[in-house]
Amino acid sequence: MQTALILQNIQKLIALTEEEKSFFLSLLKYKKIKKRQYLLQADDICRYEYFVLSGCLRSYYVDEKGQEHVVQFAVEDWWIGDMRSFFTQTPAWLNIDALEETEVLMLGKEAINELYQKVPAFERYFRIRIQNAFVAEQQRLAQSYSKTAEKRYLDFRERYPQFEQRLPQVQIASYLGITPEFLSALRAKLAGKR
Amino acid sequence: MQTALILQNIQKLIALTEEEKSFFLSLLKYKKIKKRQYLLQADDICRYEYFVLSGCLRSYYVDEKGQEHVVQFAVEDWWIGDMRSFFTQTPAWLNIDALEETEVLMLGKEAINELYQKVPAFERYFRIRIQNAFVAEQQRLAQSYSKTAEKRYLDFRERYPQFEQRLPQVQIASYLGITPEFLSALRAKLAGKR
DNA sequence: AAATTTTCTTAAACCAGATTAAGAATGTGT
DNA sequence: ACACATTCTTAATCTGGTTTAAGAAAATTT
Repeated sequence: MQTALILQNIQKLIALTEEEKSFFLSLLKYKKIKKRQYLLQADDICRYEYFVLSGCLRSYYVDEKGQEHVVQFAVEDWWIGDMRSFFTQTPAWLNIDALEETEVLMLGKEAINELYQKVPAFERYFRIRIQNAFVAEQQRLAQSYSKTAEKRYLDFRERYPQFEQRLPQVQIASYLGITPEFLSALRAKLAGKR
Repeated sequence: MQTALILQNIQKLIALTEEEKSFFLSLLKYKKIKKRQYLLQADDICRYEYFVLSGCLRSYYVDEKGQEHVVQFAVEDWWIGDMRSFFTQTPAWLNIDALEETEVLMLGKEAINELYQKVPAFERYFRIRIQNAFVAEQQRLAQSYSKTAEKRYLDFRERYPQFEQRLPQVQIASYLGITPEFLSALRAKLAGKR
């Protein structure tokens, strides 16, 4: 199990002793899944938060008309999960599946509670992490209200240049809240301009 | 200074001793502002998180075209602020002003750090609070992508029945991401239906 | 390398919601 | 009670993005 990545991620926000590190690592489980396999399906209970070691996951929900909407992508060094389901142990509204073969580390609900108790600094780590996620989400909502799809796509490309190549356009379109047809038309227009 | 409300709010999530309570209260400042006065203006640094004792605040940002977009309303028993600006002490993107005469309790950045140090349970309180805010924001974004304005308005009315009466329609429209004209038309249509 | 599935493109018809503009109703200060 | 600002309504026109449909290109499977 490769642990350097996750420890490094955590130590950007809090300091850990060797003991604390190995205690934390002892709480994690490892899993490898293939493309198109699921880590979570809607209406199940989300039992883990997932940290991606390699590969790429997405979370999405299905609306009343049966349409899929991508909520988040997670590549190496990112966490993903259904936070509400995980913390309240209620049925998930999100699905999480793999867009590539993916390796994850899993942190369960009891594990995280033990962690908070034995190493309170983790309370801080997760607070800061969620704080950042909240701010990002708030700004994404703001952009969806005040910017056109074209501007949002350009912003997306600038912010996540890796994703542009790595992800199918259908997924990007869904994340941006537009149809793949319209994204395709946008790309044609932008390519023509240059 | 009325303190029952905020203590009650906190004690729903964490337990406090009498000592901890009075230490916490000693960190707070009180302020009363009139309708249309500002607690924060964009590009200033957000120095406090605000807890509303009475009245009503809103946070909003101004987009490139000069249009205002309401991000949040805060009535009694709610917190409001510009989280990114507050935690990183960088210029705010939000404005916060009063829609009614409003009383707030203010918690500053140094105060909160002292609090985390002396009463670590507050780390937990704010983690849970932000966690809930994040989940709510995620779902608001999802709704903005998958539901029509009509559905969002109906959901809003159901979720915050108090707000319907209390807030001007322009503000509600802005919060929902639509124009006041369109909201007015929606209301006419819905009233006709019944 | 052929067959099948998945992904991407193009274009026409359509629609939810914006914009513009004008007037009506309500509130507020003097 | 009056004037003035703010809030709300109605209706015509316009637009960013959806829907539908069909085909082309690329990736996977056999």
